[in-house]
Amino acid sequence: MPEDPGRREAWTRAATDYVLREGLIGLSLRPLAASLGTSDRMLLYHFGTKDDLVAAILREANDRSVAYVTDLPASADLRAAVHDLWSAWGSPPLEPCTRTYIEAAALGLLGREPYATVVREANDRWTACLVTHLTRSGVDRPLAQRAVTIVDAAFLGFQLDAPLDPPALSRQAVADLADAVAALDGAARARPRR
Amino acid sequence: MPEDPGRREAWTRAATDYVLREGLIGLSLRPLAASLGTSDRMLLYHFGTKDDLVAAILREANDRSVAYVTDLPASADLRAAVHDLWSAWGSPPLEPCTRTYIEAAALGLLGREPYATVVREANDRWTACLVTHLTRSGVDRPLAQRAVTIVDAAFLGFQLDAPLDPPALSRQAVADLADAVAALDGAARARPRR
DNA sequence: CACCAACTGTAGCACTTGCTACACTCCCGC
DNA sequence: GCGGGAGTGTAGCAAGTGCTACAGTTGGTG
Repeated sequence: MPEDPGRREAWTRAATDYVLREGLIGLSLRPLAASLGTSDRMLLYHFGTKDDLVAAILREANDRSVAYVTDLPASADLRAAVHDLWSAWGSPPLEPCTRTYIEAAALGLLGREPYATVVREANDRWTACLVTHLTRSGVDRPLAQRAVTIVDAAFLGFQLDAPLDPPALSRQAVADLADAVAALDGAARARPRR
Repeated sequence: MPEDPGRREAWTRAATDYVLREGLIGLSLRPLAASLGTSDRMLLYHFGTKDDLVAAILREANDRSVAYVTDLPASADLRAAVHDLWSAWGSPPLEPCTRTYIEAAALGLLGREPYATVVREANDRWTACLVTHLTRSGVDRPLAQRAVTIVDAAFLGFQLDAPLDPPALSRQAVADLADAVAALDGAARARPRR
């Protein structure tokens, strides 16, 4: 077992880049190792197992997503936040991360490990950070939580079908989603206990 | 090449059952063939290629989903339709189909064939059939199309995170989604050209 | 009967997978 | 110098992948 974690961390970052580029689902050790300038033998020596490597990669991708959204400037209000979050979602630093999250979640759909566990952790941190963005944008916390549940799900669905659709369609869809979620605010005020 | 399409169709149905049960992502010919009482040799003889088999399976799953929703009784209104569609979505006949759709879409995210193409076709038929359900429920067509874009995406997202969350959370989320989408109606009336 | 095409079982190919046994080099403490 | 553990290259294993070559075995047609 290795002593120095430096190499391991550097490889984790590089391996994450590779997965964000090439996809998670067909991932295999030898091509990944080649792109890092090493051998599968080395990866297994330093990470122990392919599953451990994958878990590290997914955590790294999750870290990057969370860091990116955390550094986002606050939006004007809930409606604007939906638009801002969507344009962040499709931006080059974030899009591969969410795509990889989808791949991991799909792999974990039937309970396969390590995907199911890591995806659960990632999702918790991710939604918490989206909620924080909404509260920073002036949305009060209970509404923010409910809005994030819907917006996050809808964005994942948009992305799943995004390769299929013209961008105009998703632009309209995001506008509708922003309107719809903003309406939750009024509804909450009108009948606070539902 | 085969002559009698009967065996092929029967195998397509049985193979679809297998994939709905075992998942699409790790699918391999030998275990599938064994569960059908044949050999990989036979599957390849009758389907030509694994990709062709997969395409047939995905079309069959899509057919089943569409048939199920088509046979659904009309809902009272848009809000009720969201609830009805969600309980259909989670029902035993439909849930494995949508799960498999997610797996196929994840596999197609990077443009891999045959997934990307088949998923596109499936998605077109699927959304069309959801729109039809909404119009049968008294929603006028333009609104129905926009609502389906959001509801379908959100449901996919809910399902991706469903293994992680307590059911109470998604129940609240679906109620919110129904409210939010129903609000689109009022917004559309208030300012018809957006 | 012979013939031909559809069909199927056996065996195997070439390749990839995660992982490991073994030998070797290095560097640090004695 | 020397022992020992961390680290690394080479080679390989057992299993599994999609797919195929080959040798049949049917069943219907001339």
